[in-house]
Amino acid sequence: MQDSRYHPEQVEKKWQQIWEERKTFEVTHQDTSRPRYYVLEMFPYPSGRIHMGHVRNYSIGDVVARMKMMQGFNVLHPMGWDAFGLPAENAAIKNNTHPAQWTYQNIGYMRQELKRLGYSYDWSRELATCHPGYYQWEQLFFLKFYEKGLVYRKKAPVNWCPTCVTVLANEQVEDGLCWRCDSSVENRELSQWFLRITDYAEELLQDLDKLTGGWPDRVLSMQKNWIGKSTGMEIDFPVQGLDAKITVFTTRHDTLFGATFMSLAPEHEMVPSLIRDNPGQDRIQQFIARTTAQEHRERTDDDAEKEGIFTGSFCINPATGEKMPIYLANFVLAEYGTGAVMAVPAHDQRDLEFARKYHLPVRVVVRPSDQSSDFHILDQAYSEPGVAINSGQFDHKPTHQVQEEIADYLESLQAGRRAVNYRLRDWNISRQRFWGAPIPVIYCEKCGIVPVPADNLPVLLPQDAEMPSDGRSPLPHMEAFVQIDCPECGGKARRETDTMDTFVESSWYFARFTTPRKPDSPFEPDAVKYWLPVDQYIGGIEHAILHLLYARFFVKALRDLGYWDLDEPFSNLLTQGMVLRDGAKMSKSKGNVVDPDEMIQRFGADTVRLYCLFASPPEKDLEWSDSAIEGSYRFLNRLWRTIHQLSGVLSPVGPCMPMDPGELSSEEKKLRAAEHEAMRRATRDMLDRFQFNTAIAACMELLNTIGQHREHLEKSSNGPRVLSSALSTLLTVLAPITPHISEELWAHMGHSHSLSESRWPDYDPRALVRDEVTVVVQVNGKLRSSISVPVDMDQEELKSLCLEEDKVKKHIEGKKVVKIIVVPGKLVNIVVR
RNA sequence: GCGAGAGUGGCGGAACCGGCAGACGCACUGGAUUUAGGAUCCAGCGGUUUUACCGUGGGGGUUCGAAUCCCCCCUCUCGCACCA
Repeated sequence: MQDSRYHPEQVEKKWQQIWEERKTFEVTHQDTSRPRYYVLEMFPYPSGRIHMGHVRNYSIGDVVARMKMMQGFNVLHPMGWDAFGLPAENAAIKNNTHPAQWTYQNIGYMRQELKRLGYSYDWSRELATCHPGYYQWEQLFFLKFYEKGLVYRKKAPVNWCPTCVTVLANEQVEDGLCWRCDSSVENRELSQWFLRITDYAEELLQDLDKLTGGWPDRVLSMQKNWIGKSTGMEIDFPVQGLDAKITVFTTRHDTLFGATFMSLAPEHEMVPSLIRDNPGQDRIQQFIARTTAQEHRERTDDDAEKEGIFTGSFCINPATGEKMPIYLANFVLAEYGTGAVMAVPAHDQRDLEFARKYHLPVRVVVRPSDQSSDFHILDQAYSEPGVAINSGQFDHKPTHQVQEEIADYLESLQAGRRAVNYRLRDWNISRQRFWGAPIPVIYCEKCGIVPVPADNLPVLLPQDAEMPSDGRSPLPHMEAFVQIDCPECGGKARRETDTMDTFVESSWYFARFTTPRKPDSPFEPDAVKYWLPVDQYIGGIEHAILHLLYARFFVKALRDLGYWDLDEPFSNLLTQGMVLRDGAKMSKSKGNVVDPDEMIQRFGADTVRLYCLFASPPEKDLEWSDSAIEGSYRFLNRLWRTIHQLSGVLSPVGPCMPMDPGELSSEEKKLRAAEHEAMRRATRDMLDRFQFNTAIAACMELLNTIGQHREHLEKSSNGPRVLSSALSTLLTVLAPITPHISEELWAHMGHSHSLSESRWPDYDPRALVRDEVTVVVQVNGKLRSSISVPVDMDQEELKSLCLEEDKVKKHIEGKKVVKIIVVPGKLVNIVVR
């Protein structure tokens, strides 16, 4: 007898070759015979090797893709590379090479790793964002955005990471630290390119409703928080002695009468004119210098001391006509609202602390509705709603009413207007780095900013760059790149040397996958219309704001440029949990990294995939266990052995082969019921709920049941057919999860067509109907006995049968039966007193 | 502080609409097979003072019946946070 043991490496290689030769996973949008389905996993950065997080992410995606194929969908399932980025530059410096070389080498290696896992990607659509064939379209979008005023250049305080030697977008600063390298971020004044994402703030917020149900609530709320809409008023405060006014944004205009001073961010544009005549200017300048030099993290720290300084100027409260001293305060943020705050110490804790420190007046203008008017403030500000006091004509009215009336009043005086403010800032996309898409702009001495004419795209990143060792971009010093004639006047000009944030690439790659090689335009309208939006997007929670917000914005912006009529890119989002080991994220420094290559070598790709899906449901973190993965390996071995040992009796029937129950023995019926029950559960868990762990448990149970009945059924009259159908069902359910071994055993059973081209069967509810059911008998809700009865037994008959039970009798003896509850087919509860 | 989520055996996890808590797997224990180890197969595996009682973070409630619904509290994770 030849070696019939399970050798994953042979089986897997064989089927990967077959799928490739047969182009099993190549699809086209011209297929109108089937409904379409687009499943996408977040594409990886080609860092060198894949890690377990990728394996988990892509295994989940692959099950979804293969499942949908078996359900008759035309499934687009592409893969590519998020290939621009800083690590390539650092590696290039270290190895004295070009970032492109490092990147393409990594892509080559990682592609092989992914292929070894047997994912159902349409590899003919593979793309790398660092390829000019990709980024040229991004440069075109930039030009179109520029025409529309959606991208603009401004000098502004920006986040500077000294380690990465570049600026960062607000979304890329976490807790004052760089998202990539954890360096403390500095504040710098630079001229940068910004995308006007704030134009879409309201739509980005509103459309979250469209995603409810399809996206996790957690992500929706994070996006909502980030956009940070608040509704209130802008109020103008005339400055005494200057023909100018300070505008504040407030949500509590009902407390306007209690505004006793003004707080400005030290960066506020009016500061120079406010302090011009102040003899103590030097001290103020020192304060400004000290505050603005502070690291972002330090200044916004919770426990940071509230500090300020008087400018010497006053403004007028438009409601009371009173003079309000103007202070600079370190806690007022230049980037939020207008950078100026009307301080209402009685009703805002920060203002109160500030007022106490600098001996400023505190005036109570709201009292709790259940307190008398001699309500006082000591060291706790009262920030709840209540009743207005000390507020002139608005007194004795509830605050919500006062809000409306003061808004009307100020608007009629033209001293203020209702306003909406967002926390979301425009997206700074300039990066002072080399390995990114060049921003297609030219600076002419005469004409100023001149966009590169679309015909001259792409602006290619030079192939011959030598990377300076200090991490700075070589571009500004590459005269061949920089020097150019102005396309408008022909005079001397210089190219922009900043490149785009790499999050720009990932904001539209899902659309390019629909026609990745199209040479003359970014998208083919028919293909985009057919495939988009992505039906199921899968990736890590770490992109809950960054990537997912940018991509949503891009879809809306490109819609308004006429590329499509799409509002949202991803209809459904699954955020998978992290892969942990010893309760911690895998990292080289902790030495708890599990190498996917090594696992594949030891157990095969199918086992690795199976374990990743079995160990926990997709959204939850997965604790890696070296011994638990052996359990998955054992299961596949048992499956392999079972089918090989039964070779003689198996035939290519099923899955869920229709059979006449009348012809089956009770044991045959039992296995058949187990088969259909497994199909029912697996279909529900996989298709509806993405709970692959319980679907796999159902498969294991089915194999266990087959094992119990196997010996007997091998010899019974219909046994072989029942066994064959059950095993076919098992392989069908496992096909999306462990495709190689499933195909191999499927072929071994004699099936002629390939399993990846088979259809997902429906279970037969009639197969689940049993003659007898086990009914649990409770007394006062406590389990006392269980009996087996015919499924169609009359309720009254069932009740009396339960009362006859010995174990039941013991518990109702000497008591009065008050009532009996019957849950048909399941349970009887006898209530006694 | 605000928002979201979670607490079930030694461990990962299950339990669909309120109806047998702990499916499935890991670890562990005993047995079979084996020169031995490994592999495989069979049996056991929440706790206890075991005819029974207790048990899903704690306390209360609704119900014939609660891991599941309601109220209060505790703990943990994540996100946001001097946001005017």
